[in-house]
Amino acid sequence: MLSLAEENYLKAIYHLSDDGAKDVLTNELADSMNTKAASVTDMIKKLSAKELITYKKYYGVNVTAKGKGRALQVIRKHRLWETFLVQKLNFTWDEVHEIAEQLEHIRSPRLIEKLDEFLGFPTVDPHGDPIPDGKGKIKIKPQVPLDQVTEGYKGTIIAVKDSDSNLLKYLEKIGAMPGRKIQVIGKEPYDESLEIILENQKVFVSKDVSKNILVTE
Amino acid sequence: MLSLAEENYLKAIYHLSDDGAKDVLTNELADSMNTKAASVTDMIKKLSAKELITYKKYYGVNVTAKGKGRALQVIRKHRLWETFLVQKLNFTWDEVHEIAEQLEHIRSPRLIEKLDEFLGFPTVDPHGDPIPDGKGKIKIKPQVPLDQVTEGYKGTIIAVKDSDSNLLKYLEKIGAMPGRKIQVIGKEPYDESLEIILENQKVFVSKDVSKNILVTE
DNA sequence: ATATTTTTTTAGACAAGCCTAAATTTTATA
DNA sequence: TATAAAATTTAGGCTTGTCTAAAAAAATAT
Repeated sequence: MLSLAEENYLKAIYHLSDDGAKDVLTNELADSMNTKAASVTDMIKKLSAKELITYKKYYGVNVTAKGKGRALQVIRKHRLWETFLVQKLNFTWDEVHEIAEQLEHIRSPRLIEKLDEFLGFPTVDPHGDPIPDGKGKIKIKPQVPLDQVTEGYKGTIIAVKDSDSNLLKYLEKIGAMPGRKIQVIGKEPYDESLEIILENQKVFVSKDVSKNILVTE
Repeated sequence: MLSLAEENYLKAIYHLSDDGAKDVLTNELADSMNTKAASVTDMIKKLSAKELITYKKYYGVNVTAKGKGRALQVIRKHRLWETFLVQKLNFTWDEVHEIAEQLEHIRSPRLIEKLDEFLGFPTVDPHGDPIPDGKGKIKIKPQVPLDQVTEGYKGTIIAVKDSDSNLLKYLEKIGAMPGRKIQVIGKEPYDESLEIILENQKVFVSKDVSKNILVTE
């Protein structure tokens, strides 16, 4: 059984590694966990001893198959709770992340099964992120960050990367939510800001924003 | 802000003291927390320093007004979550206690307000226990344990004291749930077992059971 | 009233998870 | 390639919450 801290580290490693695609450095992890590098090294050793991550001194860590499975279970719980908070308790999508960070650690397989059923087996959370199934399987749609598309692009918003409350409030204001149609009219070479159409309205968004919007390919 | 352990101790002290009516001894608390007396003494000192409990060495502890308020907030959360689990997720009343023990520590005042609203502002939980309001106020109905009533008693079940899963399953089987009408036909002098009528059915219950059933006066 | 038993407290230790400061290894630069 | 800078690890320490063993206080029995 994993402690709360262990679950949080594992989840962070999973996310930072892009589903295991690249190794995660100690300082990266320290930043993302709001802790110090020395503390990270301590925890890394514990997770490594439990064979949840691979660890090569000075060269970073990554999740093992076992570790990835555990991380996905936590992510599943997080996303189901976020869905519950928005769909059933009428929270807005910018309010739910912090609460779900707590709820994701509740231990009860039956609870998650029942919650999943209560919500009608949702496949994505309020931010458009896919919800892993009970076995940790995720269905990922082909997607690309909005800052990578070319002028003239037409597609649909799939998800939003960052869960920062201010970003989400802003995106809601301009209508940039998962499921919405989106077009790119122009791209400013100087700062890579985009002129886009959302809900028949022209809007300008900076690169800082556009890189957090994931759209269909 | 209180730690998880502190909240649990405070809640235990509140319950064992009967809402502050009597002092709680170190060993009592150790038993109820499944821990050792020495550990209890340590924690008692911390809670006492925070003025959440009064502590007289060797003579036990009790909640202060501040401590009682905190305990009631935790109890409010516990009972709201139990209600959610039974009413919305279709858990049976014998399954919810353990899960609510975890959920009661989630920190988010907004979450509890919204949950309360979602549930339609319930006043009692699935075991018949009253749910404190946002300010910690409880409405307690006059009640008495079933083992204290005399032959011929007629009334209604208000609540069940123990949350032991086996007891609850048994009570459900014989129809002894909050809200049900109940009559006492006879009391056996030797072991104080009772012959009762529930749902037009005669049943015998031992004193161990009857003392856990709270009925109208 | 004194001795024995029970209860409670104190003393000292340990694991988890964090920290700072120092040492080490890797990377970047001259 | 030698050296400086940056990243990482190690060493040692702190807090929380737990434990065991010993000491002290209270309750009980003789």
